[in-house]
Amino acid sequence: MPETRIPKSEKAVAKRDRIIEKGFELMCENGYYKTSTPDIAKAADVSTGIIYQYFKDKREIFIEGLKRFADSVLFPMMDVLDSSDATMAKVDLNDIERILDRLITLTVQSHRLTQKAHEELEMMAHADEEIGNIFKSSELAMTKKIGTFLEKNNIMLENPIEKIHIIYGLVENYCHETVYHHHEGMNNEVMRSEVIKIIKNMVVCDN
Amino acid sequence: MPETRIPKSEKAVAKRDRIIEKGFELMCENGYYKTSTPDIAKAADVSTGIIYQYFKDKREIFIEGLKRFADSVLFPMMDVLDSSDATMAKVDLNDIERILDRLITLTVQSHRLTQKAHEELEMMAHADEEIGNIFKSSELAMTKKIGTFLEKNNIMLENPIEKIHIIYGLVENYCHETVYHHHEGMNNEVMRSEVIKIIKNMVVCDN
Amino acid sequence: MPETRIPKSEKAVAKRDRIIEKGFELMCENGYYKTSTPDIAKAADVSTGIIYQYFKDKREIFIEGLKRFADSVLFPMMDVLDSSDATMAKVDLNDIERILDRLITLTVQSHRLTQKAHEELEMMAHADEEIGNIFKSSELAMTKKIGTFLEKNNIMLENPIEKIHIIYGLVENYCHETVYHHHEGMNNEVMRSEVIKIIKNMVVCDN
Amino acid sequence: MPETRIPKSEKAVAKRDRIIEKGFELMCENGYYKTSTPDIAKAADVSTGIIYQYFKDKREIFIEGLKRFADSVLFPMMDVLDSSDATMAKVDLNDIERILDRLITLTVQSHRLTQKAHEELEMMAHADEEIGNIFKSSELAMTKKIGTFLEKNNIMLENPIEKIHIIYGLVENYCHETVYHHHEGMNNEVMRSEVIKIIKNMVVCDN
DNA sequence: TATGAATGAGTCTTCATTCAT
DNA sequence: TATGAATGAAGACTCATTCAT
Repeated sequence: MPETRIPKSEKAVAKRDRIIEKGFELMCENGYYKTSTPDIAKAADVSTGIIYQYFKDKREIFIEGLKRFADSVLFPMMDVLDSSDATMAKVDLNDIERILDRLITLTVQSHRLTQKAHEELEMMAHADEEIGNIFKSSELAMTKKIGTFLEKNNIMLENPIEKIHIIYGLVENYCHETVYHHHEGMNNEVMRSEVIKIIKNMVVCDN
Repeated sequence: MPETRIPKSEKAVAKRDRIIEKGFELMCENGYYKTSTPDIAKAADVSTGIIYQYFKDKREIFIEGLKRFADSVLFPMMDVLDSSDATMAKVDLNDIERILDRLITLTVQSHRLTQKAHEELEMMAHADEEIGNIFKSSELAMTKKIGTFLEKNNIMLENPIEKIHIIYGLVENYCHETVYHHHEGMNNEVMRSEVIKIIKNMVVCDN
Repeated sequence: MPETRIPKSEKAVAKRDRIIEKGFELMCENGYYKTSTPDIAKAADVSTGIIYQYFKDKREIFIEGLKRFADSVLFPMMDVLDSSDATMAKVDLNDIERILDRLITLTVQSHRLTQKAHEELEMMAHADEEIGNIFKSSELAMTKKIGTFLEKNNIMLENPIEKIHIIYGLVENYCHETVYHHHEGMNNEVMRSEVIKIIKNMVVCDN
Repeated sequence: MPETRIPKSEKAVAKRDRIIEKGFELMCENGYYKTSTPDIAKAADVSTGIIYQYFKDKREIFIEGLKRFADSVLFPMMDVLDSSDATMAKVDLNDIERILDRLITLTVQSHRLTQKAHEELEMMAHADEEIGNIFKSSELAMTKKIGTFLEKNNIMLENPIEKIHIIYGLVENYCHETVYHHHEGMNNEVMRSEVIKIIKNMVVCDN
């Protein structure tokens, strides 16, 4: 029983990377169960056999992919904050509105890119404990990052952790509506401004 | 081509029901793909064969289960509102708080019962159009119900559709946290009261 | 293990007959393996269960049907001869041509009615010895009948058995062409007159 | 949706061939429906899985087998003619008798080899249009070949297409009698000479 | 290392037959 | 007798994984 090998040569590493990238992509796109190992091999332009030298099984490809892309796929907010906190010094009410606006825009963009990935990811997280834990740790990282961001901007919230989660949920919810669902009678712009209004209220009138 | 039979006898109907109930349960619990037809047969205490007299295929069991349990599984809020709008005449600020509290409590309870179902359902909804439509129509029904409820209580909102969706999202998010996730450092009670505060703000100070 | 019952009551006999008739019909039409027992039950307007009180298994229905319809389905020539030898007294050359013409016309008609039955029957005959024997005995009966017919008409052939088979084959072949195949470039009328010419030659110029 | 693979390596090609050969053999021998995929795999000494890498489904094995063996199985006459028309220059009455004799001998031999295949093939041809078409095109090829053969030998027939079909039918009929049936009271030698006499008459005294 | 042909356990589904009513 | 619901063995087919080269 050959242990999965961690490749050293540059070429081999690139190959392993390609398997993860393409495999994870396919699984997110079409679903874990509808993606076969030969499919992955073909997409990554490698042979079926080599996959089992780098990975114990199909599941491991998914996990590897998730670990690698977790932050950007699950929590695009992270990148937003990363790029934000460098440029901003102090924020006032108008700044908050601008930041929120930018945050939402980028999050929507990111959702649009990852398309079908989210539901698939959520279902895997629920079906598989290890995968669930990856989610949790990513979420934790993001929560911390938001906290840091707020701190840097001298925004002191009561119950920051809880508020951050709520804010995160509000933005996610808006994104889902915009990217996936489109319910009857809903106006995206209206929903967006309502969401921003709520968040602003939470941050500013913190009482 | 054997058409699926619709059973008449009481016993047969009960059997069909058991297949739907147990099958849907297993699929929600362990995942659609990890639930085999023999598994379902065993759980429902019937033979494999009978399943295919009542259902075209495995997918139909899931859809049937979804249709049947959609409202209670997906949108437990519905039941809450059903029982609320009969008893209430006019609401003031305190009433709203009480209603919200009750809404949340019942929604959490319901989520607890359905356990792992939600993510599985969402992933199916995303993978299968027909299933997705069942979701949408249930959501629509719930939105309307909330609207009616507000109307009856003389609560006039600007942008009611959007606000209702946001409220629905907030409650769902809280439930997920409570029932499934439990993030590090989070306090449920605090999150709950923050959510209620936000909703109250949305409903009362509608400006 | 309940032995198959031979029904006495008029009603029951009619039911059994209907099963044979409709079952055999379906099997000939759609193929033995593509005809299910429930299909037969439905077509005969009886319950599935009752079939197994009259017949050991599906195969027995086929055999019963074959026995019953063998002569008319397999060898429509029989009926032709039955109706011919009554009316004819002596034959001359012209009579032979007329008889042949009538024989062929009726045989074609019969094939048209039985449509797809023939190939199915042949394949069953080949797959199942007992069924094959039914064929053989029917063929024997027909050969004898043709012999009697010739005798009655004072047509004495050398090697009558062999000639009769050849004649039978020629007519069958023509019928297949007319009813089922229709090869490119073939003219039915021409083929027909060629076949008649050959047979006439066999019968008249018997040297 | 795994596309069927066309093997390149010599070994793989041999394996695919073995599946076709053995599978087709079994299907002809025991019937299409009585031959299971595992049966075929066992007979070809391969795994079940590999079958579905080379063939879309069971039916395709049959069709492939038919295509491959069609000419020799269905129309052994072809080979006979192929080997004949090279050697012959001009024919007289005696030559025709010799050629016919050889034709019949070889056709009987071929039928003996293919054994039970014919009825099975005919039933498949009737149940499946694509299979039927393979038959037809093979028949057409044979008809043309016979025509060419006659032409080369300066035998000009009136209504050649129809006559060729009749000849073909006569030979087939004789072969069936010899190889499969053996009716009571029939003498093969006698039948054979009668058939030859008829054909000779058709070809020579073409009037 | 890499290939891709090969494996075979496991899946969904069908249907001849039985059996409780 | 008659029903038709129920059975479960067996079939076609898939796919994660292995292995000869």
